[in-house]
Amino acid sequence: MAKTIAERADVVPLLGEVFREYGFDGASLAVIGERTGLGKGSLYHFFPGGKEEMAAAVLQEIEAWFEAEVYRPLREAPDPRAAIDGMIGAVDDYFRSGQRICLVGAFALDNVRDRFATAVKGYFAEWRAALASALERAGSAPDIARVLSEETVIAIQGALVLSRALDDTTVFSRSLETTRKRLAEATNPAAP
Amino acid sequence: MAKTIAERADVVPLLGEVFREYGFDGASLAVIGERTGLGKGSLYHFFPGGKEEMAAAVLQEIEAWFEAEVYRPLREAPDPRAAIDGMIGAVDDYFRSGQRICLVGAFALDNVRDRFATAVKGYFAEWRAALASALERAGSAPDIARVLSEETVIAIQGALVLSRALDDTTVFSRSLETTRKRLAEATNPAAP
DNA sequence: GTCTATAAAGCGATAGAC
DNA sequence: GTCTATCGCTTTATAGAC
Repeated sequence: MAKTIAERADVVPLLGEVFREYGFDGASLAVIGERTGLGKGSLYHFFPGGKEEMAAAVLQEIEAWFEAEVYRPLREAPDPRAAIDGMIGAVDDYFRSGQRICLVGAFALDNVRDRFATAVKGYFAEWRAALASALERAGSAPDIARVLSEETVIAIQGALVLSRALDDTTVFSRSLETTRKRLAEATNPAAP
Repeated sequence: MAKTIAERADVVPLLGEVFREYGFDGASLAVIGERTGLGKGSLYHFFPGGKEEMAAAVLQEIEAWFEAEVYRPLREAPDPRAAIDGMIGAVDDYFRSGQRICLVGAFALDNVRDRFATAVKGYFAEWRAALASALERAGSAPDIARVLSEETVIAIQGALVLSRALDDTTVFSRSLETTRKRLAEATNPAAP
């Protein structure tokens, strides 16, 4: 529990949780300082650009995580069907079965969207493209793969919204399971 | 263009658009005053509870609109299939083919969710229940109706998120059309 | 009912000691 | 690298004139 000399990389995940919980505007430097255990001096030492740079760092970390754990396997793993199944598992873990919101999706609906438009757009565009790639490699026709990948991303984001709105994580679990089956059927030569 | 003596009812829709555009935290009284053309004195005259009361009024108006235009027809219209088709049209109009976000969904992901939890929950719960009712009346089995209504609300919310994130309204249109077909198939005795 | 003036608090950001 | 003190600005909300 060495309190001394924090590293920027250690702070970013904490920032992510604060932004998730309070939103960008709601995450005041007071709250951020409380949750990270750092004073304003330290925070501005790591992030000279202030809150905007903090949020950008969080988005970059999220992007990197999804690239390594989701997008790349979807694009490159030898078994695309296993990669798709892995994606479902990763999503379920990452969003804690619906208890954790998608910060990128929340930003998309927020007034800060324009400020982080590139990162937000990239996150979803890459996700959709990587999943479409996996579906094609698993045997789906290109147009089917395109539609199905888009519907999958939509279903995940919508399930996070509804799950949180109704305060019911079973909504997310149910939706994700339906999505999993739909993807499995589309990549399985055997009919339902 | 009578500028004098505004009515509370005239102000609420304007407030809705401001909250959509700026979010709850981002909608400062300065911006609200600008967009409504009212000074702080007038705003606090209509809404003694300040921003919180303004947002509550907006949510109530949204709820009333959906109750009259969507939920009640789904529950009570003589032809449930026509009501479901009407819902799709109403949703497409209301969200301007994806250009307009769902304020209730945005609140669900925001830090203000807890403050408006009852309204947010009610909005989605009623939507899901009303659609399930229409599906049942149109011949769907109860469990199918329950699942399909939930998936429909999820798809609409997810499509709004993705459409806005990618800045591409065709995402919303495409998703809504797919949803329409899925609902039609589920209520049509003839196979696809 | 509408306005301006003002209060009181909180905000992001900076400066400088250590 | 971390802290505290402080600046300047914006915020919500109120008071009181008209």
